[in-house]
Amino acid sequence: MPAKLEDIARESGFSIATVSRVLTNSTYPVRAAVREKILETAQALGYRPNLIARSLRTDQTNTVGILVDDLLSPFSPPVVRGIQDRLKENNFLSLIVNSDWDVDQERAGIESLLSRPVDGIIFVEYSHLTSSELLTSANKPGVFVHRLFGTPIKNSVVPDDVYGASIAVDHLVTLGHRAIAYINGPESWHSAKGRLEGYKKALEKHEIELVEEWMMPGDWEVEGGYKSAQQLLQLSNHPTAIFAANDLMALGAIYAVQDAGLRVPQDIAIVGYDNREFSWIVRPNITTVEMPVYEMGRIAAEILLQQILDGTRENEEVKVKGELIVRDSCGADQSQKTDRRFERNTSLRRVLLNKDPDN
Amino acid sequence: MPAKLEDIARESGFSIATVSRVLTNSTYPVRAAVREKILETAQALGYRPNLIARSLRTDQTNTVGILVDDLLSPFSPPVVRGIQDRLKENNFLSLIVNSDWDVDQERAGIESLLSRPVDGIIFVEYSHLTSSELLTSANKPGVFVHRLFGTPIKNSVVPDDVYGASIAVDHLVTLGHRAIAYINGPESWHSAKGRLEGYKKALEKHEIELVEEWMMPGDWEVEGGYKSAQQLLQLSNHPTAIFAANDLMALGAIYAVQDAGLRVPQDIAIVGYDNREFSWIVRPNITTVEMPVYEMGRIAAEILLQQILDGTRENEEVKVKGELIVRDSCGADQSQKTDRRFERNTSLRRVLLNKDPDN
DNA sequence: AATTATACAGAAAACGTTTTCTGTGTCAAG
DNA sequence: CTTGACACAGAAAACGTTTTCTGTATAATT
Repeated sequence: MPAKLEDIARESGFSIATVSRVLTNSTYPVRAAVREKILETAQALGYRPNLIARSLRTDQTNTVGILVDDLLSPFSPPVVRGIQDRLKENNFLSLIVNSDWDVDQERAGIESLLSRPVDGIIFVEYSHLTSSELLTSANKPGVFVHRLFGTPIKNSVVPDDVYGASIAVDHLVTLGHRAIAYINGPESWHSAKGRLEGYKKALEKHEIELVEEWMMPGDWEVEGGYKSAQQLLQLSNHPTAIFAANDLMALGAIYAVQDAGLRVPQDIAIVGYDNREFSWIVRPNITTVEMPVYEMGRIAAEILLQQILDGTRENEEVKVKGELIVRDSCGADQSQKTDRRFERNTSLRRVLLNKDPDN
Repeated sequence: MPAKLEDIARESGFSIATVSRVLTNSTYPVRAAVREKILETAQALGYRPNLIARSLRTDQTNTVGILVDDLLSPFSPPVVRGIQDRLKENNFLSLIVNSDWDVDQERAGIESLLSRPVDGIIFVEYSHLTSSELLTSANKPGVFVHRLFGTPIKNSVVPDDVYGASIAVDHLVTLGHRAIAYINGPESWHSAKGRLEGYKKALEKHEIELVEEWMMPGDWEVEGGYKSAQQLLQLSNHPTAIFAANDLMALGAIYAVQDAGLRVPQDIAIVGYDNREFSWIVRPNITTVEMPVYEMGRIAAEILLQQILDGTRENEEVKVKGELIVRDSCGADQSQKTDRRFERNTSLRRVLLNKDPDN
């Protein structure tokens, strides 16, 4: 059985209270000699504080809950990793619960987290939230990362889709394109709305007229991108570039162009969105806008921690910008391409950068 | 503040002890009328047990730790999800810690988990383990899932790579191939060793002679697959099929074949391994052997739970088989292809299957 | 020199449970 | 009618901490 305060007290000849004060770095004054002796015997006994007991007393668990629809949905792992890395800096750990898009499981998950209890909850990639009254009744802070649809909510971290879409279009314009089509996502999604808006704003900025038949619907999937691109190519005045609202549809568009006997990027330039893993593997690899998922996770954790520790930072909504990753599908020349070393995965890139800046 | 036992006791007119016995479904006899009354007031007060207090008393936290090199490495999320789903059936939750392949962080992670404390630890996709003495000294059970290299360890769940490789080769033989090349992974990896062995065994079974120059090295990456395939194609007696030890190298091989002006699968058939997400997106999409990652996670959790609850199931090593996913890159005809509905992701498939078998 | 403030140490309460230990009333067996 | 067993209920200890409350010796102030 592990050593406890009592053991150290007995061994060192001081009281439990004093031992506790030394070991928690309390501001309470303890003579240097005593402190040293206690530290020494704690070390010798291999003391490791029992956080369960501490939590019972302090009502702080140094643990936060993460509620996610499904850890396997594509953006969840990097968001979670971002959260975990930020939490680690404050010695917090995270409990992860999946709800599988089910209201009952969501409720059960929150109950389960609250009774642990956790100091707060982060909702990741969360589509709905029907049991918010549970959170408020328990008086625990909550933060939302990348809410997919539904009404906007306070205390959330979301991607700046308007910005991302506009830099994608900017880039195509810089490359000389003025006939730029857009393939959208399902309209109920925030990201689809934002990216459409960014597309329109960028065209306006460059004084390019909006062509109605170049604005196509999509389903976030390869198939939808394929079909919409196919229709675009059949137009007599077909565009010279296509901006798809995600990488899967961009890939579908690439296939459609290729199947029509044309080349990407020589005949049609294509830009995607998300920087999914496959986008740098595929031929041609896809120029895309990264989703700043890792960063969003970090920021969400930051906000939650501040709420837990200081009670500050209530009711913010933070928008996070992603960068353009220039690859082959847009036809930019070699010199403009984003440094390939870190292309694989934005979050991994950040981890590597933190670890060893020279490697 | 949430209701506690004391509140229920006061409200219902019985003692804390009795309330506790009712609420924990203890075998201790309590009169039916009393039980009912207590249950009723507990419901009315919205009682939610404080697991911290319970844990302090029972020395059981209903929480297990998951130590992973990096949650973002490709197989980690589905393994974790498998673990979580199995744990959920026993009302256990999991704390996840990343070590980033660093010995100090590994040690810190284990310490952090043990002081929570957790009831056991699962090591996922773990490359090394230098701090095993910590686990044994704390007398907590541990299970290893998919250890990448190093000496085999007891209490582990690993993929049956020998089997997987052999069914891949079997399939190519069935399609009429007898000139089958192999691109291996780095030799230090268990999976590379196992898949090579499976390749050899399958050839032997079909009485096909092993050709030394058809056994190529690889690096698990697209580039390595590309180079090795390129060399194979330059041979005067080049093979008609290539089995690559993972999907990334299989994709590299596909590119090499295409760049040589040949077609996949008409001229060269290619089979990969892992069933990574991109393998069904890419053109041609890749016939591959699934890594039973989700299942491995479930089994690991099963073993750990049994150790925690009964103390049984010590020192097993479980091997898990994956299935062949037939797609386009091998040249099988349409009827042999694996049902496309669930191709996207094996673990997701399992989740969906559990949720609604008819959908 | 007397008083007051301060630096330090320990005893004990408290956090919310579970469970052992006591205690009482009822019932069955002798 | 007595005795032992048993069904039930409550009091209290225990889990390992943190922190308040007391207490004492020393230093600072008058």
